[in-house]
Amino acid sequence: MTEQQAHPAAARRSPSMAQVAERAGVSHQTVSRVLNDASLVKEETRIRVLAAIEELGYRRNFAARLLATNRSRRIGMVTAHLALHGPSMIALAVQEAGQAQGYDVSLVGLPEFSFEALQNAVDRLSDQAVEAIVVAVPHKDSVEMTRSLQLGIPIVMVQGVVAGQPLTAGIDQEAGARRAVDHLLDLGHRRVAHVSGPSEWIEADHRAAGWRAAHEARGLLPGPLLTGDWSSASGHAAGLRIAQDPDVTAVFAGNDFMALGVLHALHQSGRRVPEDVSVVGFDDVPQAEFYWPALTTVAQEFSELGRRALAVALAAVRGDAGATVDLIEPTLLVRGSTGPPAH
Amino acid sequence: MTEQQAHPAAARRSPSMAQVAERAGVSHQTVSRVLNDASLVKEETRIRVLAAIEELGYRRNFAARLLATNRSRRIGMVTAHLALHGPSMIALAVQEAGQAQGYDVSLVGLPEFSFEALQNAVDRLSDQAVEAIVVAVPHKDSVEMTRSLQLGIPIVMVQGVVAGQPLTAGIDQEAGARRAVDHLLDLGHRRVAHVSGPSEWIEADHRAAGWRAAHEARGLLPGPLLTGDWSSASGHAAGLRIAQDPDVTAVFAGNDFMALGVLHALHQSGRRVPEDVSVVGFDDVPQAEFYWPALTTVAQEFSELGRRALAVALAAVRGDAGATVDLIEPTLLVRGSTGPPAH
DNA sequence: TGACGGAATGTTAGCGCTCACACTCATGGC
DNA sequence: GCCATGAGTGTGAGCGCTAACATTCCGTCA
Repeated sequence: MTEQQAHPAAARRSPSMAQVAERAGVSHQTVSRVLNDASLVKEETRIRVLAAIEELGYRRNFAARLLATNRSRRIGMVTAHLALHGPSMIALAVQEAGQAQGYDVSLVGLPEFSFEALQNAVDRLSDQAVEAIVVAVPHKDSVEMTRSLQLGIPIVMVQGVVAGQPLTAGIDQEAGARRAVDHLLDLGHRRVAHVSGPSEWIEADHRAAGWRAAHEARGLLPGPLLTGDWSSASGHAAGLRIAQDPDVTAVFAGNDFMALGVLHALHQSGRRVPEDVSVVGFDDVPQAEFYWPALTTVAQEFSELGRRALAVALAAVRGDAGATVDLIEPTLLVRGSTGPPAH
Repeated sequence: MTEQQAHPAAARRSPSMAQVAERAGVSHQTVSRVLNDASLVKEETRIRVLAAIEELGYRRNFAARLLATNRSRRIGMVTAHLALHGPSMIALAVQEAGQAQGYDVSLVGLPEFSFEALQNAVDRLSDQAVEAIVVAVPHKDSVEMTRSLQLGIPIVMVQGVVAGQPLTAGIDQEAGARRAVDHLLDLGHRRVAHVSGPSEWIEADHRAAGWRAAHEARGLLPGPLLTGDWSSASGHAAGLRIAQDPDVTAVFAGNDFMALGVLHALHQSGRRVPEDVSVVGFDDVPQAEFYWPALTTVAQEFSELGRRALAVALAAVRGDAGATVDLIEPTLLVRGSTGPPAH
């Protein structure tokens, strides 16, 4: 009674397997069999049991099942920066891939990046008896940090990874960046500025590496490197500086949001895009096509990434921890924000 | 099949309360007391138990606890359209609010809108023994549909709600729209076009109602009404039509993404913003300030909404199902995309 | 000294399910 | 007629925890 008052939630228990069994005139085990492996039950009994289930509105109790089997059909996902395009798309993709495989996905966000926070997030997921964890934390130390956690279940990394590692899935950031910068150099630009993401992000590093490599492959010197924080505001600040340098005819921004800021700054400064300056972004957010001018950018297949990450995770759950998948190749989308240099 | 063999995940069970008890030389119940209500245990024993917990790396088994108590400290959330700004912000906000209160939040997305899909989503959450469900599904019928579900736990609606209803939390969409349109009329515009969201969305209706009411309050006739689907592409299509109508000097778009499309179309058509046409959006996405020109828009406090929704849900769990909260008032942010009409 | 009472701890019985095994019948081969 | 066979079903234990009640301990007071 006292408990009832404090927590009405605990009051009403839904019908149990035993009640279904009684109603159908069978044992609870037969009900269980109907639910798990119907082939062992006579058709006639099966129908009777299903009818009883229907009438009672019975649903199998997840907690009891989990307690008995120790298998949750749930996988965990640790993520940070859900406000950014990439991370949120990845979270969504893993969730969907899980759904397709009959797995629930528990998402836990990292309020800030630290070993304690990561530990904490992973602990919370362990409490939910997840069978594997997908970590999408793009910070420099996260890979090493995650490896050092040493818990009993597989952990799959999906950001800041390199090809061929086990228990990872990823997109080839460097290749994407190269593609973007090559496009600009192909157009005739000799020097491409780069507005990079913050230095703690591996992704930012990889994209900058691609930018540098594209120049070096042609014996060119990369243009000025400015560092932003993925926000349009930081892109805007960088853009104002770039606008003052008449030598810069092309900019590769680390993501579309920063590219938008760059575009804004160039307009403000009276520089035309793409006549005076070409701009390329990264991510292909759904709005990029409607920036002014439409933004040339690099598209990543996040849902494919989600599927691969989940496949690797489930393979590891099944004991095949060595499975590796290739990095996914991004695609360049050429739109109105890029063109040949003026003279 | 022989499912057990295929899943080593079930093999390793982590240490149990009984093992901790043995190591500490107490009964399992004492361990339980240390974990739940430490005040009943002698300090000395408590320390011994905590040491044993630490040494064994013990973590309380969630399933067993849930099975015994029937209280999950988890609330569910049903959402659709995670790719849109509003819905995803709300999901994030509820998650954060839950975290702050020691509740986990399970998110399940609606692949499409139908009674079955809603039923299904709610069922999946019920399976997880959630104590309450927050539904953020903005479709016209969702309120009524949700009410008709009749399951044993509280359901809180957060979209498409009106003031004063129990078990709801919301933002005053109509007031926000009025504020936006009043701003344009105050500037001297006589007729404001509206690019609305799709007609199945209550939000779209409410915003259109505000747009209409603002005109009527001044005895003006509302400008043309165009219907989009929240995407920039639909805004772009609407914008192209608007651009051809020289009478239209101001546009109120149902969200920022569509506003971006409108801006793009106006630029393409050679119409200047705000000199020829003023544009207002809705949402204040983080990039709105860097659209060209910076977008005047209406900001909604999603995290406040998340907090209120959770507060209502938890109140209902405690038995106080009648608690109501006010609608949240949005704020108008005036930026460069609006100005007085040309002549 | 012994009965008393509150603090500290132990014991037992579930929660609802699965698993391993036991059991009951028909059926069929010898 | 007997036992092996296997399909179909039932029984009991146990997963790890909490809740209710039972018990022990020990200082206190008449």
